[in-house]
Amino acid sequence: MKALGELTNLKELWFNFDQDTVSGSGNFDALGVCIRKLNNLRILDMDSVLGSSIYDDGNRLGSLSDFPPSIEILQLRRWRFCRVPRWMNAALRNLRILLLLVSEMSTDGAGLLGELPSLVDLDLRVAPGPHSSSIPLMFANTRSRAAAFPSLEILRLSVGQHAASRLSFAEGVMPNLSDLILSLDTCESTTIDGTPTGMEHLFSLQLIHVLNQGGQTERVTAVKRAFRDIARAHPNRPSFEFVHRFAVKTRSSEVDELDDGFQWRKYAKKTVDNNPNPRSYYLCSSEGCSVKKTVERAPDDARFVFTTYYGVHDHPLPNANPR
DNA sequence: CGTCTTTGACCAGCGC
DNA sequence: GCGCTGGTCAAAGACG
Ligand SMILES: [Zn+2]
Repeated sequence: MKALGELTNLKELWFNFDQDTVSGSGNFDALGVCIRKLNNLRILDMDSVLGSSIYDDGNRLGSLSDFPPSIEILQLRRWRFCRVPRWMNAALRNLRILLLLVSEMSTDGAGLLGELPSLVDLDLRVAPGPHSSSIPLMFANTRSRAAAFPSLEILRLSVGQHAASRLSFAEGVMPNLSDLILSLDTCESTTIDGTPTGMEHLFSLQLIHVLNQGGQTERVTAVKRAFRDIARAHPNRPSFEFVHRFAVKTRSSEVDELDDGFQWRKYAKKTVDNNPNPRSYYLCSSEGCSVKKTVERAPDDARFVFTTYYGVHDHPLPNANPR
């Protein structure tokens, strides 16, 4: 780890950490110090085989005073900051692509990211935690005359469902944004309560894509309509895509398909990457209904079954099996 | 036979 | 533009 800091000519670093890296004392503390010395670093891609993310409470990478300004692509997967680190600011004038996980996202954090002059593609994932619910997240220009996110073309924003209505875009922000890809994630006890505001200020917008995950199915059509109305009201008439998805994990020893009360027609079966077990594809048997589901056993523990539903039924639940 | 599953072909999207 | 991947189609197979 220490030697890493001496590779000052290093341009690209793919860092894949595992359980040993995590438990090795001081590894991550040293990491930040080393990375700071890599003055020619253009790409840093951190990933992990671990299921959950590392939490950076601000004392690891979060505590750096600065970062190599040569960086162009920074993708910190499975690394969750408590908030946007201070060093992610205008000094990173070459940064084009950024993937960032934070626990809390405030208007201040958005202000920092907005200063990045060359940022084209931002993938920002905010943990759907309860504390983030009350915090408004506004993308706005700071006191300076320059537009925030001047180069941004693609924004992939993942927030808890309850945060959707607290999102806003101020006038003049993201003047080049063409694709807005929103992921609204399931969060405990709350469901989606509205749509973001100010999207009409994004005057380069060409695409609005919404992925609604979980939540109350009764609300889904209303939510979809609300977003669609925003798209229609927008002067650009951006194209609009809406996907509702709902995933469940069950434990079942025998049959894969769980009895959810609906009737399904199996139409395909495939092996997919990272899972020795096949995935089965089903379509709702009700005439005209286009709800689909996929079913597969967990890659690591075949006792568990993942079922993922896509869409909302256009008909009531058929009568349950009499027994 | 009728019905449901399996399976390779096909296709579209995306990253290199 | 090419190759890989995941999703879908539809012909063929299994089962009663
Ligand atoms: Zn249905």
